[in-house]
Amino acid sequence: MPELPEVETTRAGLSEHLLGRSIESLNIRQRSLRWPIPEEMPQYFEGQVISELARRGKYLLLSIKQGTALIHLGMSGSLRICQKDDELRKHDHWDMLLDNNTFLRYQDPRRFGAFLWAGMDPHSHKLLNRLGPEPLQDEFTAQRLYQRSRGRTQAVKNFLMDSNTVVGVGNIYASESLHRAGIHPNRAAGKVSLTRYQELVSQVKNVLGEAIESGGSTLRDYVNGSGSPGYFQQKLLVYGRTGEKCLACSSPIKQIKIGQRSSFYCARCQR
DNA sequence: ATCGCCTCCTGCGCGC
DNA sequence: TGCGCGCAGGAGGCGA
Repeated sequence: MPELPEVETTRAGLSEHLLGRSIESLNIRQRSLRWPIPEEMPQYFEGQVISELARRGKYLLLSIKQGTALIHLGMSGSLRICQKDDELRKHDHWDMLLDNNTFLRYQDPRRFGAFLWAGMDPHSHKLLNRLGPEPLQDEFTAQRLYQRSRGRTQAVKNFLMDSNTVVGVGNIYASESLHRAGIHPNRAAGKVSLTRYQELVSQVKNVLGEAIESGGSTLRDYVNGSGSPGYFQQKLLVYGRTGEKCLACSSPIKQIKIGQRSSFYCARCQR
């Protein structure tokens, strides 16, 4: 599934195709995503002009004058620009027909994604109003992690993946940034020092920044807005490398479950 | 408040 | 080939 770099790559790639375009129709074939797509969605959008495509965490915010829709790609979702003669694929759940004869097309095999109306003040929507800072902005600090984690017994990996702590750090980049910072993913969040949180914050920013620059990690379902794969996967140091040698110290990469999710780390480099 | 677990769903790779 | 199983990028919601 898309993590933040994939969502940001999608946003950036689609933006130029969408801004200023008028929406001729919205065709919904399957409304049962994580939550039902509201019945009124076509009437909100038809005839309106797209004014912005923004991002908050892994949510895309598609705006028209009258309000904003939230789009989430879940584990397997993707958005792309299609031409009129492009064949419909399995799991293409909705299309927006634009005024230049192209479509914005949403595909999501697992249907964990979302397409919801959030009105004129989307940031006060229930799904957005408690989110932590954006990882690439200055509000994401070691001080914040340190303060919020005191007394907490939760594994630092889960703490880092909690969207109230910081948005956009998913399962791949949590393992990658903890590896780079030399922190064991199972260490209690409350027992990580300020100094080590400083290193973690730097590495989260580095790994997400680098991934966005190279167009995200392509695993199975992800394609960016123009339909081409990302290249960050080749740069992953621990994720999916169980049993292979740590690139820093040559000891074998370990895989454990933390909170039902696979977690990858080097037992020698990470403490 | 905090934490861990469950859930939604399809597709794929593996072992037999 | 076919079948059953486990696993997959998220994250809200719930019960303890």
